[in-house]
Amino acid sequence: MVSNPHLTRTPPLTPTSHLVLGLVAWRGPLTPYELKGLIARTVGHFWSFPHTQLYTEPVRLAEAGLLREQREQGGRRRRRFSITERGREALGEWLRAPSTEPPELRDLALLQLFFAGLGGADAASALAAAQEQAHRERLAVYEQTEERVAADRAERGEAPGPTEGELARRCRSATLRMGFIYERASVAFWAEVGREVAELGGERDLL
Amino acid sequence: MVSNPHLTRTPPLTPTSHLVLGLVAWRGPLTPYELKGLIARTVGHFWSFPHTQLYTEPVRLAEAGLLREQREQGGRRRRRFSITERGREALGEWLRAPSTEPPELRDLALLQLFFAGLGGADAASALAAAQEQAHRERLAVYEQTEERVAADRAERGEAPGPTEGELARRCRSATLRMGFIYERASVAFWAEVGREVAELGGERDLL
DNA sequence: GGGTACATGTAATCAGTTACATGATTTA
DNA sequence: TAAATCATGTAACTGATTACATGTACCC
Repeated sequence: MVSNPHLTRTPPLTPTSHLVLGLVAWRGPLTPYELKGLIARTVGHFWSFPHTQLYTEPVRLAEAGLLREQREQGGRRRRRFSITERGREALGEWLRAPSTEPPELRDLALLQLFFAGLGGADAASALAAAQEQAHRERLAVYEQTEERVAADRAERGEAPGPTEGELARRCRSATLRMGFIYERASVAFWAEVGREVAELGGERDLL
Repeated sequence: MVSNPHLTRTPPLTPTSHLVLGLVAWRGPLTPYELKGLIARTVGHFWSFPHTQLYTEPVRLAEAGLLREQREQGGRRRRRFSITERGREALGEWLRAPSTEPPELRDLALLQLFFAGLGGADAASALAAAQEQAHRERLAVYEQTEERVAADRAERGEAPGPTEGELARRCRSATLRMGFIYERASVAFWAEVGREVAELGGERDLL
């Protein structure tokens, strides 16, 4: 594969790009389908998207010279992508430039809550109940995830693996911890909202 | 304004649509610029977007018959949008169908943290420090917002206003409360991550 | 009277989503 | 062997973003 002058400049990379790049750097060569599964088991709960992007994004990255595509011969002729030196560099640069993006709490339910007064007490109350329930469920999912991670680790005999340090494991598990914190806080928050609304009795809607 | 058969079916509405619809329903006729300011002072901190959408989205909604456009005569010829009966209905429907969308914590910094192990301890440490600081700052902003809201209310003599009940005010202030909860939790989280990383000493990067 | 901050838009682009479609494996 | 389910994609569409551009009012 000769270096192509058109590809020497890295095009603007999106969060999705970095996510894919990071996963391939971490786990080695992956097919789109493997990426899909990996995401579902790891970052999927705080950063997910349709699987189709996992077919298009690696291709884009390969065109930019950050991934390399190896097509399987025979069988399903899967496309398997591995990271290139330039890909590693790009990932390193991204990691060395901490995001300054304001981390918005883009939660549709919160938006509905903001306007819930216009819809009457019943709607507000239903919203709070549904959200409390939903957050409880996600909390349960996180608990399962935690157990699975622990089990996986025990199974592999606690061996850290040569290419990976304690730091990496801690960082990944921290993201899961944040999930717990957020879900617990949300359960408490929506429960409180529910109580507050109930207290006010059945105010009519204004629409 | 005759009813146009092409407009009788409501097209799929996005979160942005509902946001605009809700603001107009709440505050009465608004220009795009007023919308911009209003958003900055209210939902902007958990749901923001470029101002250009506040020029295009109301037009879309007007085409769908959910808003009505009144063009100022003379001067700046501003477009001022008010809600129609159908708009109210659409908003009501939305409020009566609590969102089931999984509220993802789409935070770029969290994504960086997930991969931070690949970038070495220094990068991870810088990330944690930057995030802790950023969240502290947002906490301060929320405190100001709270003060301003309280001041506004005191100024208007505590009068609830005829068109609005206690419920609506509580719902809006609850969204701000969630902001507080989230920011406080984030400050604690990133501080903890910082400590953890420091503890591990300077692990080298793997890229 | 010229600078600068506020105000108001248009146009092009594209990442991300939705819809569709089909091949390969497993299972009943 | 029929029917699920898993796996793998393509193509079209469009909401959201980026880049650009101009007008208005105030202030030094």
